[in-house]
This record gives sequence, structure tokens and C-alpha cells, in this order.
Amino acid sequence: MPELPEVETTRRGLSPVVIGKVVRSVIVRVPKLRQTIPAALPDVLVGQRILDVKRRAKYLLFCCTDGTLLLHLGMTGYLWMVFNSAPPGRHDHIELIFDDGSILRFNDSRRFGTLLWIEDDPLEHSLLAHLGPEPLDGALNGAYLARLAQGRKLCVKAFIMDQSVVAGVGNIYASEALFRARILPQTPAGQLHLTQWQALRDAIKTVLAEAIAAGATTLHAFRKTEKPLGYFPMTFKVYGRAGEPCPNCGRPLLVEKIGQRSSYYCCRCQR
DNA sequence: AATCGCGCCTGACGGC
DNA sequence: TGCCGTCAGGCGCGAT
Repeated sequence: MPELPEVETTRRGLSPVVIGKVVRSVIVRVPKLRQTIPAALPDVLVGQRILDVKRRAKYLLFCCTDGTLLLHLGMTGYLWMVFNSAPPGRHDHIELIFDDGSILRFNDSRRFGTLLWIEDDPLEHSLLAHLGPEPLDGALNGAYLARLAQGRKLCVKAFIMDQSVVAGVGNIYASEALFRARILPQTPAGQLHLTQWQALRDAIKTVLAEAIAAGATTLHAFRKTEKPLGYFPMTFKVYGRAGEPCPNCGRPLLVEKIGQRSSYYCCRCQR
């Protein structure tokens, strides 16, 4: 599920229900995620108070008393809060039980997720240190993208999905942003002009911000409800719409694999 | 140095 | 009904 907007929506939904709580116990049912969860993790977590929940790219950072619990939702991961002792479901691999009895559960059917404890500055950790600028922070601009893309032959779509270039853009929002910026996803990154990079930067910001806004409107519904966090209804202009008419010109939208990922676009509106 | 393709997993879906 | 192939919103790794 998660690209930046879904992770951010999860963070916003989670913050009011976990900040300030102390971990009373931890259950690890299935330790074998992308990296196997160390057997010592529960002991490390018990007694930790959650001071804040932050996000970097698609990672969630639970800032605790003595360190940071880093979580990546992978492809299918989600979190949900349990307030009444609802039984765990299939693929509820890990849970944190808090001092007030509430439970945070991590469900991940494909187990591409990552969960690890970091004692030092998490931003210096190898998983986070290489990440590019946050697209909504203002650090991202057209000149930066143009400079990084210089001489690169990689398709622009794969380029903006590179987390060391921009943090948080995944397969859906890459297609959506390129459509909005009217750029063909197959274009080698090094061939784009500065004005196109500026348009693409604007488009990335717009599609992500709109998705976060859509997520925010559903957030009140998550409070005190036992549902997966971070899911919200979202309609896309091109993603998943091969064969349907382009919302601009009416031509059938196309789909093509670029770097092993399905990419949706309009061959008339995007150049 | 940059790029490609694979593997990690399970589940849903369509064709036969 | 079952079996099989394909596809799925991610990412790091090794080979080229």
C-alpha cells in the first residue's frame, strides 16, 4: 500500500493514539520479515515511552526514550490499533501492547516490511542516510533535479522513484506526477529541460499534497476505530486506467513496463 | 559509475 | 473445481 501519502496518513492517525504511551509487552509471531527481527527486540522495547512519531521518506520512526523504532511497511504492510482485545488476524505479525491496554498491530501479508531498533541518530543509519530531500519540505527544486539528472540515461520515471533522488515517490504517484507535468515516463532523465524539471517538481508536490489531503479527510474516522491506518479512497487520473480515456484529450491511456513497473500515460498529452 | 534484473513473500484474478 | 501464470502501491543486492 504505502507511498509517502499513505505513510504520512498513518503517522497522523497514529500520533494521537500512541504518543506518551509506554510499551508494556511485545509479541513477535512471525519474525521473518525483509530482515529477520532480532530475538532481543521485545526486551529492548519493553519500558520504552513513545515520545513522537516521525516520517522520513516511506519510513515511520517511533522516537522512544532510549532509541528509535524504525518501520517500513513494504508493499502490503499496515498498522492498526486495537482498543478492545480483538483477536489477531492473519498476518498480524507483531504487536506492541501499551500500558493502557491498547495494542498496536503490524500486519504484512507479503512480509516485505522492515522493523528495527536504532540506538544512535536514525538519520545516520544506512537505510536513511542516502535518502533524497523530502518533496514537501521545500528542499526539492527543479535545479536540484536537473543537476542530478545530468548525463543520466535512466528513464525519468525510474529516476524520480529512486529514493536517493526524491524521498517517497512510488509507482502510483510517479505516473500521476508525470502525467500532470506532461512528460513521457520513458524520457531519459538527462534529456529533460530545466522548465520540465520545475514542472515535474511542482507536479510531485501537488499529487502528494492532494493525496495527503484526501487521507486527512478520513482521519477522524480512524480515531478510536480498529481499522488499518493509512488507507483512504483515492482516485487517480492515469494509474490503473489503461484503455480508459485520457482525462485531458480522451485518447485511450497506455500502460507499459518501465524498469519492471507498470507505467500509465497518455502518448498525446505527455511529451 | 550507472543500470538492469532478480528475489524476497502472499494473495487476487483470469484463462483453460 | 483446480491448476497455472501473471500481477501487485518496495527495496537492496549482485552481475554487467
